[in-house]
Amino acid sequence: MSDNNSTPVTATDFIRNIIREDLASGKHQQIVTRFPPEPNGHLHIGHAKSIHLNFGVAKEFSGKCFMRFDDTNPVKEDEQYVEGILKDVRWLGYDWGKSQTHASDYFEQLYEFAEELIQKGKAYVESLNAEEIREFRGSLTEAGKNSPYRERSVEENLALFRKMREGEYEDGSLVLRAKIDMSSPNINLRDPVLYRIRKVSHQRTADKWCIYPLYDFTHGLSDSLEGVTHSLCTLEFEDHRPLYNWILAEVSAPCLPRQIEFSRLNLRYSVLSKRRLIQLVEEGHVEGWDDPRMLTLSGLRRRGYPASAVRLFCERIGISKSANNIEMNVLEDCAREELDKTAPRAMAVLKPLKVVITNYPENQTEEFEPARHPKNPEMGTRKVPFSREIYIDQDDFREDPPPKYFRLSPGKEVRLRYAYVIRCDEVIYENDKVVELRCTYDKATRSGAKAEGRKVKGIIHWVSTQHAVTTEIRLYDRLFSAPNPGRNDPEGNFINDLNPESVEIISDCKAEPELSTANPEDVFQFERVGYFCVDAKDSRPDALVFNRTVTLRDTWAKLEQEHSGQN
RNA sequence: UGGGGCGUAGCCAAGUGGUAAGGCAUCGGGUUUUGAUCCCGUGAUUCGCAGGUUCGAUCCCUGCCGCCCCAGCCA
Repeated sequence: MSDNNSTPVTATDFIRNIIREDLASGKHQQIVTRFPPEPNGHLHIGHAKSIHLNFGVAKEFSGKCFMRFDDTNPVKEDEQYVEGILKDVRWLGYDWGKSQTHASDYFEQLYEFAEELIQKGKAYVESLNAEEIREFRGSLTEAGKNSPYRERSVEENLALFRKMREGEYEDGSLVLRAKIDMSSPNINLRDPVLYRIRKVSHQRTADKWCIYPLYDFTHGLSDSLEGVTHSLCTLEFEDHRPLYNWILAEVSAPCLPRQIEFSRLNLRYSVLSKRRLIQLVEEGHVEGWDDPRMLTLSGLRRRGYPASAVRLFCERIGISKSANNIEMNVLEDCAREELDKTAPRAMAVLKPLKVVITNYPENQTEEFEPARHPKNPEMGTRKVPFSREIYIDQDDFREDPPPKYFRLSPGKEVRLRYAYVIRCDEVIYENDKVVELRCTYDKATRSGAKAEGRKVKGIIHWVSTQHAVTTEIRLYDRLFSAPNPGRNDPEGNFINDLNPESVEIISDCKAEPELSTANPEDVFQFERVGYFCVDAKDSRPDALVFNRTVTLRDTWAKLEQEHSGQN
C-alpha cells in the first residue's frame, strides 16, 4: 500500500495467531517473511494471495519481507520474467525496499553447505541415472532400496562433487543426494537429490556454475540466510517440511525458520496453474499473459481492476488450510466496491438507437452539468450537451414491454438522466427492425426543476448524436463456462470448457464528449451499465478502446431472467 | 491398500470443554434522477457420520466416510 500508516491487525487466521504467539513469547523480536516466485512465468491472483499474506503480515507486525527470486533452474527461467514480476508486485502496492534477493546470490554458500553435508557423511554422489534412481525409490506403498553408491567414502564424495563443480562430468551423469532413509514412508526423505549437473548458462550467474541446487536444498537455506522467521508456503509442500527441517539441522545454518503451509487459491470458472496459463497463451486462446480475461495481475490490471480491489479480495477470502473454491462474484464484487468509490461517472451507449425529439428546436443545444460522482463532490462536474437527436441503448426500449419494465416503450415515458422526461410517440422501422424513435419532451421536467405529479419510474442514459464520441468497447466475461474447467473431461482437458462468449467487441459505441480526453487505464462508471477502463495497449486518443471491467449489479436482468426461466 | 493434510450455512471463514464471530451470496424492506450505491432486517437447535468420556463436546477419545497432496536430476 502506498500509505505509510500501519495497517491495523484485524485479520485473524492461524498464521497470524502463530506469529502473535511467537512475538508475545519473545521467540522473535521481529518477524521476517519472503515472497519467493520462480522467474518462469507471470504472477496471477493466486500469487496475490501469497504476496498479500507475506508482505501484509510483515507490515502489520512491523517486520520485513524479502522479495526473493527462486532461480535455481536456469533451463526453465528467464530474466524477462523478473521485471514483469517486480512490476506486478509493485502495482499490487508492495515495497520490498532493498530486500530484493535471488537464490542464486547464495550459490557459493549453498555449495559450502553441501560440502559440509558430505563431510558429515550426510550426502553422497550418486552414479545411478535418473531412471535407476526412480526405480530404487520404491513406490507409495513399497520402501525404496539403497543405492550401491550410497556408501562411498567422504573423500571420494568430496572429490567427485568438486569435479562436478569443475565441469568434468556430463549433464545427468551424477547428482548429489542427501543420505536420509530409503525406506521412509515420506518419499521426500528417500535420499532426495540436492544438486544436478546442468551445463547451461544461468540468467544471473552466467557460466560460473554447471551444477545447480534443487528447491528442497535451496529454499530452507535461503530462508535461513535471510533470517526468515516464518516461511509461508502452500499445502503441497507440507510433505517437504521434514526435509526442510532436516537440512537446516544438519548444516550450520544461521537460524531455523518455521515453515507453515496454507491452502492455495481456487476460483470457480477459472484456471490458475502456471502450466494451464501457459497453455492458454501458447495455444492462442487468449492474446497473451495480459489478456483482460486472464486472472494474471497484468490481465486484471488491463481489465481495469484497481490494485485495491485485488487486495480487498485477498482480505475477503482469508487464509486457512482447507480446500476452497471461491465464487467468481467475490472477485467481481471487490472491483465494484472499489470502483464505486473512485470511478468518475459518464454516459455511454453501447448499442445505439436513434431518438428524435420532435418538439425540441432543430438547432438548439443545451448543456447539463452533472457531478462526476454522486457522493464525492470534490471530483467536480462535467458538461453533457443535449440536442434534438440523441442515442439511447437498444436495451432501454421494448416494443412489447414485459411486466415491470420501467424503460421506454410506445406511448410510455422515461426520464433521460440529468435531462428531460420524454414520451415515445412513434417507432420507425426499416425491414421490420426498429431504427428510430420519435419522441416528445416535456420542458417543465428539466433536471433540477420541480415537476410535481411527474413520477417517472424509469431513468435511462443517452448521448447527443452530434456531440458523441465513437468508441470501441470490449465486453469481457469469464473465460470459462464451467465452474471447474476440465473437471468433467476424462483427460482433464480444460480447453473444451472455454467460454465462447468471453469477449464481445462492439465498435460503434457512443460516449459523452467528456470521455474524449480519457487516458490509458482511466476507469469510468458508464452509468447504469458497468465499469470500463481505457485499454492500455490498443486505445488511441482518436480511437478510444474501453474494456469492461465488470457490470453493475443488475437486479432487473435477474428479475427478467427469472421470469423467462419460468416460461 | 504407505505417508501427509482437510471436512463449521450456497461460497469463504473465526471459534472454544459451557451452549456457533464476520464477510460474500440469497431473500425481504427503506432511501435514491444510475433497476447502481447506501441503510435496515434475514439463515446453523447445529459444526462429515457413528459411538464413547463428561453435569455439559463443534472443541477430548475411538471407529468410519468423503475430498486433496506426494513416487521430477520442477518449484
